[in-house]
Order: sequence, then C-alpha cells, then structure tokens
Amino acid sequence: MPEAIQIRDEATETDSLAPAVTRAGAILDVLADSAGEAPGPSELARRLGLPKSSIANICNALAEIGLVRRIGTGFALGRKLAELGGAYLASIDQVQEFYDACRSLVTGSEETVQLAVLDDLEMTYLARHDGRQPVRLTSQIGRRLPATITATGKAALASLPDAELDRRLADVRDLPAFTANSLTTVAALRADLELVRRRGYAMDDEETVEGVVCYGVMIPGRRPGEGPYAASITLLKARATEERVPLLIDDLHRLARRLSDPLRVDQPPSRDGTGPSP
Amino acid sequence: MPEAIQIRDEATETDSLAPAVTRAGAILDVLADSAGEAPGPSELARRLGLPKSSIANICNALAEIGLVRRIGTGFALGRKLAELGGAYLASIDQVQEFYDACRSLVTGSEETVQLAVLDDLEMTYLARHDGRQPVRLTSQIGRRLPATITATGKAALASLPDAELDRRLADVRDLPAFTANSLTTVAALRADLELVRRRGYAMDDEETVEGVVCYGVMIPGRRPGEGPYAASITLLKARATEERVPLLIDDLHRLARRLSDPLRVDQPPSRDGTGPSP
DNA sequence: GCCGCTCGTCCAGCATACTGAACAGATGGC
DNA sequence: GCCATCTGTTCAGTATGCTGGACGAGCGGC
Repeated sequence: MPEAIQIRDEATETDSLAPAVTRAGAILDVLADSAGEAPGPSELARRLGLPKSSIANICNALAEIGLVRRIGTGFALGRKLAELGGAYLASIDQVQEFYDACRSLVTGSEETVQLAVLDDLEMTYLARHDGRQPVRLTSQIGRRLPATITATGKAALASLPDAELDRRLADVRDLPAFTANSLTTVAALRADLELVRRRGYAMDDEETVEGVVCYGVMIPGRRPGEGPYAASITLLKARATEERVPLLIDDLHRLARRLSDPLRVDQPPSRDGTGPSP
Repeated sequence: MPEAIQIRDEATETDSLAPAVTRAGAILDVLADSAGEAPGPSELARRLGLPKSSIANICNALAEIGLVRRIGTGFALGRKLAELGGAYLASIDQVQEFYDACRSLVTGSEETVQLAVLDDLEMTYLARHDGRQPVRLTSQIGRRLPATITATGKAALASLPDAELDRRLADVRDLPAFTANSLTTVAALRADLELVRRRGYAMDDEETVEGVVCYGVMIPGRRPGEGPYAASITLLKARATEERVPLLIDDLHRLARRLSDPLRVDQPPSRDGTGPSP
C-alpha cells in the first residue's frame, strides 16, 4: 500500500541544534497517539518520515532513561513519564491548592471541578476534583481540548489582551467542532468572548459533549510567561437549574480568588486549611 | 564556593548512540528535583558536569517540544509532561480498571487505595483512590518510594522468582530507612518476603510513615516484560482493628483478581460496569 | 559610577552522531 | 518447504552536532 506512506512532514524540523531531542519529542507524540500498538523502529520511521536507524538509536536512548519501555520488539511510553508528569504538576502551586480549595466549596464540591492551562489555542487539563455525581464524562489529567469550545478555554482566551488574541486567531479559518453547538467561526467566538468579559465567567453550552454544560473562570498565572489558567465546573444540563447555577458561579469566583494570590485571601492562620474534619 | 561543584558523575554516560537524548533525560531529572528554582544553562551544566553550550542547545530543543518551559532565563518542567504522563497512565489497562474497581469495594472504598508498579527496587505510584478519610498522607501520582519499606513494594518483590530477587539484591548493603520500623538489612527483608509469600499479602507496619500502616497485594502484569504491579490500602494504625483488617485484605484480593485478568472475572454483561448508580 | 563577577549566547574546528545500504532472523502465503 | 517480505540490527563514511573559548549584557559591592 504505497499510498499509506503519509510522511508526517513535521514542518517544524527547522533544523534544531539538537535534532535528536526534537525527534525524540516527535517519537513520544506518536507513541502517545498509538496506545496499545507498540510500534517498532520501522513503523515509527515510516510515520515520521525519518531514517530507520536514527529512530532506533533514539529509541534505545529513550528506553535507557525510562521515557519509553520496550514491549517485545516495539516501544511504548515509559513509567518515567508518570514521574516527570507528577513532578510537573507538583511544581504548579495552583494545582496543589486546587484540591484543598475544591473540598471547601459550598455547592461546587459535589460537582466535577477541573483546572486547566491555556497553550496557544488548546487547554491542557491539570487537575480534577470528582464530585459525588456518577458522571464519568470528565477528561483525564493531561488531556488536551480545543480552547474554543470549552468553558476553561473561553475563560482563558477572554483574559488575553486583544493584540495577543488577534495574533493567535490570525491564520485560523475554521474552529474544531465536537457537537452541533460548537462555535465554528472566529466571529462567533469573538462575540462569545466579549460576553465572557462582561459577565465574568464563560459557559460551554453543550459545545464539547451533548447534554453537558460547563462554567469556567480565569485564574491568572503567578509567574510571568505562564499562560493563563482556568477552572470549570461540569454538570449534566438537567442539573443546571436556575437556583444551582448562580451558586456554582459564586464558588468558581471564590476558587479563582483563592488560587490567584494566596496572600490576598483570607486563610486560616494555622498551617493547614483542609476545612472541616471531625 | 568551590566545594559546591559536586559533579554528578552520571556514571551511566556509557556513550549512548544518541547522547543528546541521554543528556536530555538527565536534565529532566535535575529539573524534577529542583522545583521552583528554574536553573539556567550554567547551573545545569555545573550540576551535570557537562559543557554549557551543549546543555543550552538541548534545553532549547526541549523547550520547543514543550517538555520544559522557560521561566525568565531558566528552565522548568513543561506541560507536555502532563500530557505524556496522562497518556502513559491511560495506556495501562490496570490503571483504568483500578478506579472503577475501587469504588465497588465493600470496605476498602472508604480508605485510601493505591496502585504502583515495581522498577528495580523502587515503586512508582500510578493511581490513587481517595476514601472518605481525611488522611492527606498519601503520596502523589508519579512519586517513587523504596520497595523495601512499602506494602506495595514488598508484595511485588515477593512475587519475583528467587533468582531475580537475588540479582536485584546482589550489590545492596543497607536499605533506605524512613522510620525506626523500616527494614534495614537484606536478611530482615528476605524473612519478611517469605512471610508475605506464605500469608498472601504484605504489610507495612509504620515502616514508611509513623502511625500509618499499609496492606498490599501483588497484581501480575499482562504483557511480558511488564514489572509486577501491586495495590495497597493505607490507613492510620488506630483504624487497623482486628475486625476491619481481614475485610480489607479480602477487598485487596478481590481487587487483585479483577485487575489480573478481566476475562476470568465475573463482570456485568452490559458494556459499562460502573456499579450501582441511580 | 566603576569594577568584577556571572550570566546566556555566539562562532569556528574537530570529533562524532547520523545516514543509507546491506545483513540475518522471523513471519506468512501460495 | 520455499520464497517473498517484513522485521530489527550492524557497519563504514561523511555531513554535522558538539565543544571550548570569546563576546556582550546584567547585577551586586567595596
């Protein structure tokens, strides 16, 4: 099947000064997409359009440091990624406080609350608080979703300066759509972002999953250069009643205030603020 | 301060065929250990005993693929690690089933249950079920702990063939100790492992944290070459009563049976077995 | 405000990691 | 049982990534 040789042009191969590292990143991306496949050097070389022996050398080095593991003759993601991923999450103060803060939310503690960070036009989900609801529709930690159809994403995008927003939307024509409600045009997105700015929170009205709504607020980064964060509450549309939603919005703003700047918020003078416990 | 130049000899620099990748792994390790520091190329070069310009090139490549991010002029772990770490965890069937299985445990669902994988003589924690207990002493996902003082580790070690066990303990003199109860000699460990084999479960009796006990059972890997997994239940020693512990052990064995081989276990004929829900 | 320190970046030359083809083993099909 | 085709691995030659030193910028201090 000669047509299957779809060389992933990998346009960003703008000769880096450490090509082996750049290629290692491409290999990890491919392995992340092909779960349960364990592709070997040949398969990887075909998908990436790179020399086979080069791939083999890099894979062996990756296996030695634990970033990938050998499955028979092929490769899969390795356990050091769990270690480093955990270390990355632990290095973000907002993630640490998120878990404690969620538990003390009045209404929101029963729902699914998530924390994500904006990266270009995508959100990476960093933390999740599982409420009592049996909804299993929440995305796993580390998952990426388009910012344009999620409450977290729209809350984060709305916080950007207009110039920065223009830059990111410059060469974008169609937005990715997951449901019939997904915003598909830049114009519709801009109008929605303006609404977000005015009312102070974002809403995903069945734009990601049918029957599910999300409310989101922005959380600023603490260090310069850190993309804006955002928190959201996810619930079945049937549960989003006129009396519950305002309470959830309040909880989100409370959460955002606490995660924004720990010094400015009322916090217990004691060393530990895990809330009420017997 | 000339004495601070502690070159991390990094003995395993047995010239790999892709040295840039091996060094990238070393850089990630250093960054994982130095949270909130954001060391620059010079600092990294000093700690690793490697040329400064080489480190700078590799760091730039790592930043381009998102494995590290720039903090001012220095570097820290990047958000792609959360993505890849999540993908790694999602690729392990046991992790997926662990979360569902824990919720249906009779007694154990109220306690802290963890899943870990053995790697040489250390355990990497992959998943955690938070019970109702307010104990905050559980380790985060991705954390590594010595196998010799944890219930998960001893359960996993006890499952190894004697020859393999001998190999791993060959050049080990003193075991790492966290508390006064930690096993410190290979002889004491071997005796404990024999006990684990006879009674079918492992116990960490305040060997990791004072006042906290753990019970652990082994969970075999499904694919060849996968290190053994193990599940554990953590609780305050005061809660480990004579009536609760046998129930918890039963739950652990149930959990192990379900995670061992999904085909051999009674499972609902429907597509989804998330247990009782209204 | 000047100096000494250390930072991150740049550049030329050499050693070396990458390339491409040939190799041997495993596998499936007519 | 044989061939065709795949796999992963090996090897020599060369392009090229790595090295060490030099450069300019940014601080902190007697």
